[in-house]
Amino acid sequence: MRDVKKLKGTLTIYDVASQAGVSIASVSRVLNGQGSPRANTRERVIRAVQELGFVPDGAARALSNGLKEVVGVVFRRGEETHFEGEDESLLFIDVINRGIDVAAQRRGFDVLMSSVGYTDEKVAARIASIAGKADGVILHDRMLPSAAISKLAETVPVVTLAGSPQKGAMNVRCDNEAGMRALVRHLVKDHGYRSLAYVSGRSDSPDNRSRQKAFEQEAAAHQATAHTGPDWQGNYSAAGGAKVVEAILDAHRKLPRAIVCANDQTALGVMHALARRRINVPGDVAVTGFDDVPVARHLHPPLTTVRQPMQEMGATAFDVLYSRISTGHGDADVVLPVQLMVRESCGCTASGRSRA
Amino acid sequence: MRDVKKLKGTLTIYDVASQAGVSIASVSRVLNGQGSPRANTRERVIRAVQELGFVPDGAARALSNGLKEVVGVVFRRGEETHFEGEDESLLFIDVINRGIDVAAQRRGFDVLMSSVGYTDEKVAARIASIAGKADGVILHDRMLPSAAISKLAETVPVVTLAGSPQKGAMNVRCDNEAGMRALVRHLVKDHGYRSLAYVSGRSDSPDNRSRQKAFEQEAAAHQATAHTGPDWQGNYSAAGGAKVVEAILDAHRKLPRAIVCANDQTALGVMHALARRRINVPGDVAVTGFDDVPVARHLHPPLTTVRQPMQEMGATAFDVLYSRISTGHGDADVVLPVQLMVRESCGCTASGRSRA
DNA sequence: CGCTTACCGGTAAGCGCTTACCGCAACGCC
DNA sequence: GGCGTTGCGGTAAGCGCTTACCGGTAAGCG
Repeated sequence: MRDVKKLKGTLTIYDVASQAGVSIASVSRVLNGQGSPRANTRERVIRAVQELGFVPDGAARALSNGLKEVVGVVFRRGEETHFEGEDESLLFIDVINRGIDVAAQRRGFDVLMSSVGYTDEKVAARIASIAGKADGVILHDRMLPSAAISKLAETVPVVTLAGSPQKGAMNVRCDNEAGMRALVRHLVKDHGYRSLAYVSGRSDSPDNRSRQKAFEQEAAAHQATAHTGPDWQGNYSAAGGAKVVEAILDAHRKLPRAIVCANDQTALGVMHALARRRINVPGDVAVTGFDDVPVARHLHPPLTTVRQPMQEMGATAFDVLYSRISTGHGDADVVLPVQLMVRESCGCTASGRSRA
Repeated sequence: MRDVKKLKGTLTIYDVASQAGVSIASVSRVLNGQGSPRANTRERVIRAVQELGFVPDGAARALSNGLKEVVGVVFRRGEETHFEGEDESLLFIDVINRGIDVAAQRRGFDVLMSSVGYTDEKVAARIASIAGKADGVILHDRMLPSAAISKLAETVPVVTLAGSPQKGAMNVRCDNEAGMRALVRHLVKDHGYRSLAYVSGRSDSPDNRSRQKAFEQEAAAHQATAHTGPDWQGNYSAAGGAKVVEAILDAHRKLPRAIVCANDQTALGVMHALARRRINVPGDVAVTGFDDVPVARHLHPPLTTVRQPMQEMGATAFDVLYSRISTGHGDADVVLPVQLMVRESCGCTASGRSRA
């Protein structure tokens, strides 16, 4: 009821205490629901808080009880060549981040988001900065070399997404092998395609490596020809996918019957390049993706792909991190199931499957 | 060189100091580039930091020097009925947030993102939580009643986006009036449409109100019929836009020659509803949006709309907040210019404008 | 060669909060 | 009515860091 603010000075728990005529301990207890304050005390505190508009300082709380209730999320935001539709949609990372956000809110945590550019070489510094401000960190694919991840994990809980587990860090990924095998099997056995190519993602990505390996093994298991290698090197972007196709076409080389892409964005680029050359999908060449980003089903033709449970991956990443933060340990490696989404770009028709 | 970690205890500046054989003050000075430490001292500190993998605690720093280097961003994430294309694209808010992120990184700040659901009534609590963990807060449109904003602004620097300035808070918005006027003028004078409707956004949105007002005034100024009111009440979502059109059609009422929507998402829904009823856009009815979200130019026909400099709005919001945080004051109300984007949904053709 | 000046680096206080610990009041029992 | 018990509420320590302040050493100068 006195002066409602010691003009300009930060409002602290002491101000609330004197306004309410109680001690700071009581204020803290009321605010945190600890102990059993007398009704009278509680009311006076609550009233004082409201009158003053007091908001407790998160930094002081964090310092005092060793919990910031913040998780850091670091990811790469492409500033590569723009490509129609690519930079305009919620992609893989966005959906995962939303999953993290939702799971974090359930626990009263907030999310410190930080994107770094592909060209940014101060990544380690950024991550360290985030780590200092959070109780744990979630790193998307290919943020740091594995040695650096292990090192970081000694200092702060770390969950990597779509990587392979590193010493000390936890990891959440999906079952790339099973998904790719199912996809290739569908292409070879259901459609009878004998020659397939794999347009890869970034070569330093664990996801890409396991997809490629599964692709090769499954193709071999069914005696189908598998094209891979430098000519089919993409980079997870639509532009990368388009470039691969154009290079093949420019060299007047023959396309395989089906092009399996490392992810949906690559498939998007491949389909664009094909359309520009008037090559029919799936009539002439079948195309498939991986991820099942939201736009995949709205492409023409709708993209056959492997669905990763993206939002669930984000939520799981948070949950694993949270249990590590609160209990001291969590699963080291979580693998989530994937699901083959058969649509039309593989040669199936809208109404039921069929051969091309 | 001794034990690289006092197993499980948090690594502190004291550990680094003893490892380097200097005092904690020296460690701090080296880490922050203060003072002029002897080269020898500096090296030893740096080495110790690297060996230990030390990351200073952000909470302690923040508490000590009164700066968290974090800004909070709070926005609503729709969990309304899904609508094709709506929940899959980077919309207004996403683009603004990206602008905030970019601007924040320039200053070494990180962004604490928090989305709340439309149905969530604990908004004030969430915002308070965020406010406690940040040096300032950016609130998207319609997050809090204006009294609450003013109250909050007494405690922590606040920037509202797309609102109208509140006592104590700062605000960044775009020139809704000019944009809407230019749009209506184009529709009436260039195309000669005599009857227009305005499908509104949420009625509690300041942006919506000023757009509607400008719409009515400009229509009146040109003696065009302006339809507004309950029948034309939308809610900024595609589903809302579609519902309005369907209700009109179901009642067998006549549509105006042009439908001006409160935002692009609404226009998206309107165009979908029209397409479903086989009504030609822009032949039978012209449709326009507001915002120029990335997908707008890829609709069929491409959407004529008013571009808000979304990324710049985000960056400006941060900059205003930052100068307030660091210097103690900032602009109270920033208005950014908009630009009329004439595409085809108004009746213009791809090559040059023309009357419908 | 001794004293002043300069500068590096250490000690300690304090940022706002939580909480262990303790004092004290009120109540109940014998 | 005296003493034990219960439990609310206050005092103070401490979380990890920055920095004011000061002491000590080395360099500069007379």
